[in-house]
Amino acid sequence: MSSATGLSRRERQIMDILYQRGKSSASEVREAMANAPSYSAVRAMLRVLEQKGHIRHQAEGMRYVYVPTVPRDKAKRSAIKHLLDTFFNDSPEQVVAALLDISSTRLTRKELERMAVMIEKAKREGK
Amino acid sequence: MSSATGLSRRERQIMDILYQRGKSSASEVREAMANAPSYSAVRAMLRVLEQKGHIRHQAEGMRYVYVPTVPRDKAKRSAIKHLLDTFFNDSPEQVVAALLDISSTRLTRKELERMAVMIEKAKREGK
DNA sequence: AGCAACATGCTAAAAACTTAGCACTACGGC
DNA sequence: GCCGTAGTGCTAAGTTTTTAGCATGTTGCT
Repeated sequence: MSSATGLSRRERQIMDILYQRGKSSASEVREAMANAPSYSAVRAMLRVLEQKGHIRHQAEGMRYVYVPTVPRDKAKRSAIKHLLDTFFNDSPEQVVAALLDISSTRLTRKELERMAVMIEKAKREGK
Repeated sequence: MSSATGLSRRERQIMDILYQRGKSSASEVREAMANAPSYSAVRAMLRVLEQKGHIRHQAEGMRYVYVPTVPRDKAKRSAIKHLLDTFFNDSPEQVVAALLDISSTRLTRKELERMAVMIEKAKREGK
């Protein structure tokens, strides 16, 4: 069976924010949301997410901060896999192409250099 | 304002399938779905998606085939951007790293070669 | 002590999503 | 011509999501 996140619209929105920021309090989450609903609403959703097992909270000072239960690194992989499957015919190569295309202006020579090095390394190892 | 897909769970599932397959009839969509609901349910969702403007249909023989209104290529970009933002601190470099890591076993020498070439090209052009 | 600011827990209603079912039309084989 | 299969349109109900509101607790000031 696949990942099939099974999250609702808002839930996913919140999960994305948590993954992006690492951890956040309810109000931080709310601030980061586009079209943010009420503070209560956000908290309610955090509660549900926690109950479903997607996040957990820890007390930090007086307030709670929430963090995803499945670690960023693992989620990252799933996300990439899903992207590969949905838009790129499972071709990593095409992803790189899109990546270069999209961010060509922002990429510095150094960054490109580092990518090249990674690929070289993969070549040697995969030999 | 961002992309903010605004789709529900099922709706996104369907959109993903449509992007992956290019175009599909209602029953094809249904077959491709994990935990597929009834055929009626799928059609209803397609109707809603169409009404919201995310897809449109065209008659093909006797039946309808559905296709996303925003072209795969554009959706692709949004998806990558979102991925970059959510999991990779907007660092294309890190995406490449993850990509190599994830699919190292499946990547042939040739594919790696082609990636290297693309990066070389970007270097020359971005000079 | 009393107040303001900010946090949580909970409940209940509104909105949205998801689903099944029925009525109907078109095609193909018997 | 009649029936089974494969489509479509629509509606209504069931479930989940999403939301706001209120009660309550804690910290820090004055």
